[in-house]
Amino acid sequence: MPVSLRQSGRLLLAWYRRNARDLPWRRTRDPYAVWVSEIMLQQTRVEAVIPYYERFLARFPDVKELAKAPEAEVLERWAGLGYYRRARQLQAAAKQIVERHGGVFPADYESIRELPGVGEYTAAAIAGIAFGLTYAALDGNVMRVMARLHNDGRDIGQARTRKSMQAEAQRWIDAMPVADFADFNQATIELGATICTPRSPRCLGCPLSAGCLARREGNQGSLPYKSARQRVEKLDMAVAIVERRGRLLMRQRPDDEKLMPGFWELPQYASSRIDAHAFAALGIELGERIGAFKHAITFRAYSGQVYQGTLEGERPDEYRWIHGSRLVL
DNA sequence: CACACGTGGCC
DNA sequence: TGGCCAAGTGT
Repeated sequence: MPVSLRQSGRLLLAWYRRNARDLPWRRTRDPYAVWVSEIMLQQTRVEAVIPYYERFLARFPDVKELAKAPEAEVLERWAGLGYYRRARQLQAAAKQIVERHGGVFPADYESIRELPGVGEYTAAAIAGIAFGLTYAALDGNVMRVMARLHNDGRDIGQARTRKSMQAEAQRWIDAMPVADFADFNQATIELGATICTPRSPRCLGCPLSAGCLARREGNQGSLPYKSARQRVEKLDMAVAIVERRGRLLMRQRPDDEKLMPGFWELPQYASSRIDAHAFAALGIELGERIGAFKHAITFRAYSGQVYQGTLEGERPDEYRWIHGSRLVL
């Protein structure tokens, strides 16, 4: 027998109230703090976020402090978390809140959604947690829970699947009593994060297992379906450390570069083999190999070698000497 | 729509 | 150990 939306929602909420992890951002409904946590949690694990969240809130306790801080300091507190555009957009949004809303965090979905870095998911999450508004927050966890609950084999990479699941999630939250709105999104997410996990779901501890169609069919391990990702392309590259009086030879990538526009980089060359000629063209002679690194992004995996380099003659036009103290590692 | 964007954990 | 993934957004 299928379980009603309201009934499964009740079971889920009761489970959540007994089993929710005690996370720092759950101790507040301050929209600023909720917002910072949601941005940090995008594509990032809870355990990784916690120390960053604590340090960030200690240094920037409210919208105004964040808005007026030097960008370098914001990035410094973010260093190591990844997706650095999030940090820049967070501050841009703080400035937007100061300018358009007098420094008071906006309390309506549309204004929240207009903040840079805040998409559909994040706007719904903030609106629900901080303001008790009924917007279904659809993230990877919720899609997994729903796909399994309905034994839904559609590709969750497809926009139309997400749109349909968004509507289902909305019907679910709309079926709940007003008092439960603030917790409901989080309850589904928490279930996905701790019970209805991507691998080896713990169905025995799941409050929804009785009504879960995937479990009935034995499909819980193979849902949700995601179409195959593009094959990873492996690339070799080499970079040269060219040092002169404590400064490094670097160039800033043009703003119209497709990959990493505006980023500073060391003299480098990417190919299927190390090509000393590419460095020679810059007047750089390669010396001893002093290190190696790996870096993967989307479907490219770089394997890099680091060489000591010497510049013969003048620096190439595009390059500048950058003092080591200006590098944030 | 496909792709860029980081990092660490897991098997 | 390398491939895959994890609380998305912007272009």
